[in-house]
Amino acid sequence: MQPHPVAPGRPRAFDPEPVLDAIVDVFHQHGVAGTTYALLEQVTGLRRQSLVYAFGDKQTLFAAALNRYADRRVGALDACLEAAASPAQAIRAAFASWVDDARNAERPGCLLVNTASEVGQMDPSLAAIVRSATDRLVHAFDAAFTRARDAGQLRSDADPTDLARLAVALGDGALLHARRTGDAGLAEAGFRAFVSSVLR
Amino acid sequence: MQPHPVAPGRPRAFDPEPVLDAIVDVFHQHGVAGTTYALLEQVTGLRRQSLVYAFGDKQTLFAAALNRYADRRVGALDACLEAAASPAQAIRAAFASWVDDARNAERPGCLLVNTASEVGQMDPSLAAIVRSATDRLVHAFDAAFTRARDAGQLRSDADPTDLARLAVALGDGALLHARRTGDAGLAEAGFRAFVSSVLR
DNA sequence: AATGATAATGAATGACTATTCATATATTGG
DNA sequence: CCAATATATGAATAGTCATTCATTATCATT
Repeated sequence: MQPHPVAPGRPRAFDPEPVLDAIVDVFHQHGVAGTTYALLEQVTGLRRQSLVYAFGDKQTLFAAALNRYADRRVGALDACLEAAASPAQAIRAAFASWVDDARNAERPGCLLVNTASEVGQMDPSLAAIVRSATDRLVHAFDAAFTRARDAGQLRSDADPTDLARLAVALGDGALLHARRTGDAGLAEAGFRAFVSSVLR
Repeated sequence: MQPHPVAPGRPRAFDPEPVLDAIVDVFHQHGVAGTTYALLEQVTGLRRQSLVYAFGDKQTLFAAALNRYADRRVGALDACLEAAASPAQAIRAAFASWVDDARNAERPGCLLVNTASEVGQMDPSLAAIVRSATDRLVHAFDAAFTRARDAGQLRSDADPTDLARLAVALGDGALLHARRTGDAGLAEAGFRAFVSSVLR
């Protein structure tokens, strides 16, 4: 967008990165429709016009926030799955981290899950972000289940890719339940049954 | 609400039952925030004031619609689980019916799942409806898994109640994915992996 | 110092929304 | 036939929202 690197203009008085992080939290707590510019002003300390200037309109802003959240979430899962003693332990650790998410009272559930169901299949660009993040989550689990199978730690003989899809769908459903009921019990029980049915 | 059965007044020109059914569909397609009185007027053929008069304000109207949907949904699952040759077949049939729901392009997913995540844990009366419906779904699955275990059709030795919670969380997550991506593939794969891991 | 370009902000705008008021209409009991 | 009661509807109200205009402020280059 800068054809000539000659005209600097007035520099931005704030760092967009932490501001976007704060905005992610607002969307996570209040949902898309529940997030108003008045709220964003209050949290960021910026005026609404500055937010529009820096990030574009609300739709664009949310897309940026969702992208950022997706990267963080996928990264967190990858970290869980990679840094473990055994493949089975890695999967257990990933579920344990999701239970922690379910227990987080302030930002319950997963922003991808919550807002995806709020916005529905309406906006194609948002759906693409969600789909991409889901694919990455499935791939991460797929690799973990394949490793577990090769290590003889799999009790089920189901296809590792199907197990990965099962794990992601289960995780999303469990976090959704936690968000709407405020109780992580169903999530815990579901993960427990999954682990004892699939892992050795 | 009628202390004296003496004053009849002008009779209602429409039957509330089918109207409420139509309203359920509108909420299911468009979500709570996306459902406007203009839309309800268009679908029901009634004026907004008549709707308010008959059902109360939007909050009350949605609660009534959600209750009606919950009863239908729980009833459908019960029907699936009861009318089958064996316990294992019953559970397979229930998942198959959910896959059909996931494939429904017009009303994707489950109204309880979709709107519960939209409204979040905000409204206690709505949360109570969702929680009650969830409990009934879990109980129905619990009975089915217990029967399957007693019939020796269970591959997993996990607690039947935990398996029921796993099934419900999985179903909700799978329907959510179907709604947001428009693809029932993840739902199918998840159910397939679950069945082959848990049932004999 | 002057210029050009971008950022910040005060204020207003227009497009929605659910809800309510006031009035007309239809039915039954006395 | 009249009064009482409940439903239907046209019109208006109050509120919230995202968005935009016009102005002022701040920087780098010339």
